[in-house]
Amino acid sequence: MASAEWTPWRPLRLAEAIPASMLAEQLDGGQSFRWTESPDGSWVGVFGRTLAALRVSAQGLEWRGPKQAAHTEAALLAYLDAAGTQARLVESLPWRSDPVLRAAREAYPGLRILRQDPHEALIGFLCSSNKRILQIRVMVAALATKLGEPLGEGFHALPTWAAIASADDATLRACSLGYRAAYLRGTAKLLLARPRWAEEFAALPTAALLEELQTLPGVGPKVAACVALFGFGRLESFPVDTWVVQALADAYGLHGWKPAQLEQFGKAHFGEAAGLAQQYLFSAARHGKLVRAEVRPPAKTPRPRRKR
DNA sequence: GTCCAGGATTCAG
DNA sequence: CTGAATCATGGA
Repeated sequence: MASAEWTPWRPLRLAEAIPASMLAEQLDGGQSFRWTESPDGSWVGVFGRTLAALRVSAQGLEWRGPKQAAHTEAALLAYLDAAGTQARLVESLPWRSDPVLRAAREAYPGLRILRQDPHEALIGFLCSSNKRILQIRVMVAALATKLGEPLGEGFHALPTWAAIASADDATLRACSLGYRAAYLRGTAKLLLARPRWAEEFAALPTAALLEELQTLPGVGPKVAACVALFGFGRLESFPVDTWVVQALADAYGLHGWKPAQLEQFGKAHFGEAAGLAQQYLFSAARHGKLVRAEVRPPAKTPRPRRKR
């Protein structure tokens, strides 16, 4: 298809700057699976129905998008937390007294939680179980290409639940989903009957939201925590994956703790922005930049939360 | 070939 | 209730 015209690069004003070295971790660090780096170092991606490109030049963060799309800048500002809400929340984290967190934060300054929509977060993390980030990106891209609405220039929105529910087996199999195809199908069929599910879920307090999410096929404790954090903006949510297990064992001495116990530790130790702390630890652990703590592990074992 | 991946589900005890 | 087996798939 003929390439549509794009706007020129324009500055994107955030309350705090994104360092050039941080753009990759921000867009491709395991939160969203929808951004691709171009040869020139800029990033192109889709979130919601918005197609956009981002880069960091000498002038700072810049964006561009299809000329006919009028809402792109506003959508980017919301997506990247331009208001700086998280910059203030960082101050509630115990980085002053916690050398592990402090080192992880200094390794990834300005790392923030992307404000994705619930639909994108749920689809992405339904595909995430037992898969590497690169492979998740391939699966999600295949879903969009084969079943999503075209947005021009070869880009596609993520498929609706209706499109997933009615997709034939061969199409889903061609997305390399493996056993996750049944997760997507089952969740699609349930949510197809609840067109306002996102609004209904968003009205719940976090504990109830996590329980409700776990009634969906393919959504267990970890995926629910990710969807709550990345899709519903619940910054106190603390997903525990294999990297976080490793990080908390190595750096905090929490060897042999089970995921549910580690989740309780994370929420208690990091507080209202635990999910943001988790993202620092996740990035640091994944890139081998984790610092070992002299922090004494807590004596008392937190009781895991009751399961429904 | 073996092991692992931003795990969830099912089953045995 | 807890712990192990199983689930597809691809890369290291």
